[in-house]
Amino acid sequence: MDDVRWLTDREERAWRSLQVMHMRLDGALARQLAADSGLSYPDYVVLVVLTDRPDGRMRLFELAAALGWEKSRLSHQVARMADRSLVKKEKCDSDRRGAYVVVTSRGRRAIEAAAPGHVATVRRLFVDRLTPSQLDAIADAAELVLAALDEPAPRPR
Amino acid sequence: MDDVRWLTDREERAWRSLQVMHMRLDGALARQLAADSGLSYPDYVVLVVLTDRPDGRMRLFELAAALGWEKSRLSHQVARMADRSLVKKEKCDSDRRGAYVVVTSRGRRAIEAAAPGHVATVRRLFVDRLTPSQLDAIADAAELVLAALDEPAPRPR
DNA sequence: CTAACATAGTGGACGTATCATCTATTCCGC
DNA sequence: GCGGAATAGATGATACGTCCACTATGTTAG
Repeated sequence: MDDVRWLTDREERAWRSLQVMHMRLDGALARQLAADSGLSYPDYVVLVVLTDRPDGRMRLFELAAALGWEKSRLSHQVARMADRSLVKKEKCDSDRRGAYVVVTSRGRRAIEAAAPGHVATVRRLFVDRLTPSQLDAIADAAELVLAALDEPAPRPR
Repeated sequence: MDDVRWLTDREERAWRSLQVMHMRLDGALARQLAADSGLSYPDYVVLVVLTDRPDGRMRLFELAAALGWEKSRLSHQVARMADRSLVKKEKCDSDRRGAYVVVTSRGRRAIEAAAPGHVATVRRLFVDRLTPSQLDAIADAAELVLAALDEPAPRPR
């Protein structure tokens, strides 16, 4: 097959620069979080979603859906976080297969300590570097790509 | 500290959508690669850079720089790839600390088999969903953020 | 009612990323 | 040259993600 449509320079530039940006940005954010608060990025996002609830409690499958994670990934992550007492698990009475994840006070303190520095870093490295219309352009583009991802994959070849 | 400048809705939308897009896009690309060719994404990028050289051979530190990876990461990755005979390592005569990574014919076959499908997927999910000016806008924004990442970090608080 | 199926969650295996540490070599200032 | 600093790379520990197989419970069609 030599009828491959390789990327043009313009396409290549967009694709590469986005990938490099993400690699470096994720790394910087993870390092800042770890240094300032001892949380990993996965810890952080789990705690963000959980502490958004008034009771700091969610079913695992609910949390997985909110994060867009697979259930196994969340199960492992919650197990690790429970080991460090950032969350705890509780049985569910109404559905005996189920379990709740609940933020502990230690988890709450950790996220409250971590959030300001994290947001400041997101601003310093990303948000504050871009104009409002650049931010909108990015969001629009990302949503188009997400729509593509929701289409069923084409029959292979 | 309650003088934190949290993200506005517009900022939040851009930041979130970009993150979600990346999570899902990376996953889709990794799954496509693995299914079609048995290569992981790290395997793929290593082979891309390596096969760009006429002799398919690079020093480890050179390859690490080209990829923007840390040396340790590359060392582990190359070791795994060597186990599967995608590359091999060779001693370096001119600098006896050093080593070359060399693509094997198996590695070459793997990347040649994988590339068309990978590029097609990048097109289907990303490049072909966006207009040229959207692609430029993304590249411009990414380069601004990369510039921010190259600035020295501010003194912590 | 019950058999088939779907859903909630767990757990192991494996590959991957980071960090810190270690060895061997080369470079460079004096 | 020589001794300290920098560089190339390997390695072990730990955390993270995915895949797959598995248990247990709930749901539904006939």
